[in-house]
Amino acid sequence: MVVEDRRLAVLRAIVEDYVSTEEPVGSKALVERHQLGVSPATVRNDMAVLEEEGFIAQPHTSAGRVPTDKGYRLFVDKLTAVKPMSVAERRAISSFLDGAVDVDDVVQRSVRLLSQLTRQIAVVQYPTLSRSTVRHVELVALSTTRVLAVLILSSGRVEQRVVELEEALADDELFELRAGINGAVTGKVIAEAAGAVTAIVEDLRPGTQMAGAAVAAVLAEAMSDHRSDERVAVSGAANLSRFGEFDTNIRPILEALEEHVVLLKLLGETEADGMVTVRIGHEGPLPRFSSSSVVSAGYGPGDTAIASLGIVGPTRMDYPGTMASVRAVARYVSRILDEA
Amino acid sequence: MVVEDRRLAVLRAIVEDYVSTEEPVGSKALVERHQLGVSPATVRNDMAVLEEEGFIAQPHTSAGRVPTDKGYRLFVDKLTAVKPMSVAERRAISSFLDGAVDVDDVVQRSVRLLSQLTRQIAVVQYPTLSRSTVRHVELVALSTTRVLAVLILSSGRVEQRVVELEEALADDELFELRAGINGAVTGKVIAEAAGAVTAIVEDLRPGTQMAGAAVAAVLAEAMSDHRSDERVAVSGAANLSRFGEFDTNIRPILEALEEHVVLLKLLGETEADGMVTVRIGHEGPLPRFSSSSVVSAGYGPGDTAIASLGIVGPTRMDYPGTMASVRAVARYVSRILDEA
DNA sequence: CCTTGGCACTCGTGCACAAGGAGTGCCAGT
DNA sequence: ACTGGCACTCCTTGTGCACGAGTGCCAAGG
Repeated sequence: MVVEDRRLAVLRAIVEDYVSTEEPVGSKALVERHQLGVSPATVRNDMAVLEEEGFIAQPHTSAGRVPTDKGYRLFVDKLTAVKPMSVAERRAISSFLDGAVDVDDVVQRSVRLLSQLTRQIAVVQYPTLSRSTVRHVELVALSTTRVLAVLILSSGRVEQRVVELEEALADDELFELRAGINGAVTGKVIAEAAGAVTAIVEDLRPGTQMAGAAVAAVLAEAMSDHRSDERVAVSGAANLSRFGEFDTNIRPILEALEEHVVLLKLLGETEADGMVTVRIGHEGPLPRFSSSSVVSAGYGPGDTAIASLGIVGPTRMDYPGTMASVRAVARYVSRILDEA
Repeated sequence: MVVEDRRLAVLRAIVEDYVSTEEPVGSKALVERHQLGVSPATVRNDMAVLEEEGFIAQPHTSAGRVPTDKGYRLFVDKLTAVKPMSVAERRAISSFLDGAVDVDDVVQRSVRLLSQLTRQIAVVQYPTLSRSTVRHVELVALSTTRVLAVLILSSGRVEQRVVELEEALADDELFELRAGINGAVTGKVIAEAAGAVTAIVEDLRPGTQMAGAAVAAVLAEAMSDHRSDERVAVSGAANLSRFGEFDTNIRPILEALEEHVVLLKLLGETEADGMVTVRIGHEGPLPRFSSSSVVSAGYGPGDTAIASLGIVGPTRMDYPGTMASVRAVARYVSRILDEA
């Protein structure tokens, strides 16, 4: 089976060379740059087998070989371990992220950091609303008929809405309403909280009831509003110009980067915390990205992944290095959320 | 002086043709597509004069002419009026923006709308913190030693900070503190408010004083923090691929789009509300954008421009149409901020 | 059975060169 | 002041050809 091993070594060498040179790699160049201990002719035979099995392909007759999606898949699964980060890199990550002042800032710094580390396009999903709990609800009278409702969540996120009332509301009524709502929802997951807040309104004094209903409706809407679930931050679009036009036109990619819903679909569901997911070429959900790969990981306080982050780049990318960066950033962000 | 008039007509025709065809325009094509009433030879003479005066140039001998920055400048200043928007366009704008739920949403919708209308890269600055007044300060006890300070501004913006206290703070003390601070700062411009909040702390009871100082410090920091001044939203990067690579590589442009400070510099100071500013090529502050033009306008509630919005595109752009779109969106956004 | 050197073949790339065409500048005539 | 004509420039496009990288296959050797 030593021949089988060498064949895999050849595949690994092809992937590595192709990633660094961006050019189809031939048998001769291969034996020169790697210590394979065999002649080009032997490598050619191996290549023929690898091509038969679908791991590599040639763009046209008499050109070098290029890894296929299947080839990259094998490479990622079997032929590589996640590279450990250097001390300098670790220090860079922590010093970059430690200065963050709030959750939004953490996300924005992370996405920037990630795009710089990997030199790819970084995507970070904002912490998901639906999996957080309610920490507090604050009601502020803007005028007698307008109330600002502020919803503070365990993730540190703050949502606010202005409520228009049909009748004026006195300060003590507002106070009562605030106390009632907070008693009902504090600590609840927002899905439950939305129901709880409508339920409590019925117990209110008649004078407060109208206002209560209005506030309840707005809060329920804010809670069930999944708009915030769809927020993502993107960075590193400039790296697009590095990949020789990505292989086709960059137009659809640039467009997709502004469609945050699309990006969320790309990131996809994440596995348990600490795992890095790699989707190569056609493995992803979007045909538009069939020549791109996505490397992603979940993050969140504790062991629960409440959101995803990752990068998207050409299938021809440095998988080991990229996976290491994504994992490291996901862990750091998780730790920061733990502390907060 | 009728010859002088025709010469300007020739310049206008050159600009219009070049904008629509993206190719240097020759004398023959010009007389065919516009009713100039003269022969190509005459046009050639006019072109020679225009070139002499620096309004047009030829990429190389025996090629057609292309407007220079100076040519575009003359075109914008003298040869065009802002096109009125069609009814359909007006309706599209209002229906697109009317669904916004808060200030951030208005900004995000505007930037998207603007990039779609103009098919250029749109940039919208978030309403500036420093020119807004304080509407309310809310303090929420997260625990006995942690307080969430929420700062609500006239622009509708909400800033929040978590304050760590050294000593526990009772509810009534918090209440007193909240009342004191609000009394001092409500209605003030944030620059003044920052001073006012530190001043009031000295009048507090000893028990509240420590906590008051901590809260004051954090609020003052939030108020003087100009980070928010630098926030901008960007949209339409995909349009970059329309301009045939922008004339050079798109790399620096893509990079600049993520440097929000750079974009703010690009937008520059805006004139009084309702005016549209056009900076053509080298007129702008950044050499990197010397082959781009910026069309911008101020917006804000009332007549005061508290922020800018605009687009950046190649110098070869449809100025009349773009100026109309920018102006229309700026006005609509201003109106919405008026109502809020 | 695996490996190796040799050899013919394929096919993309780079280059030189010619043909074509768009556009200009200038000049002389009206 | 305008126009037609003409020579000139120079970019663009297409063609042919030599070159070289890389392959596939085969026969010989371990």
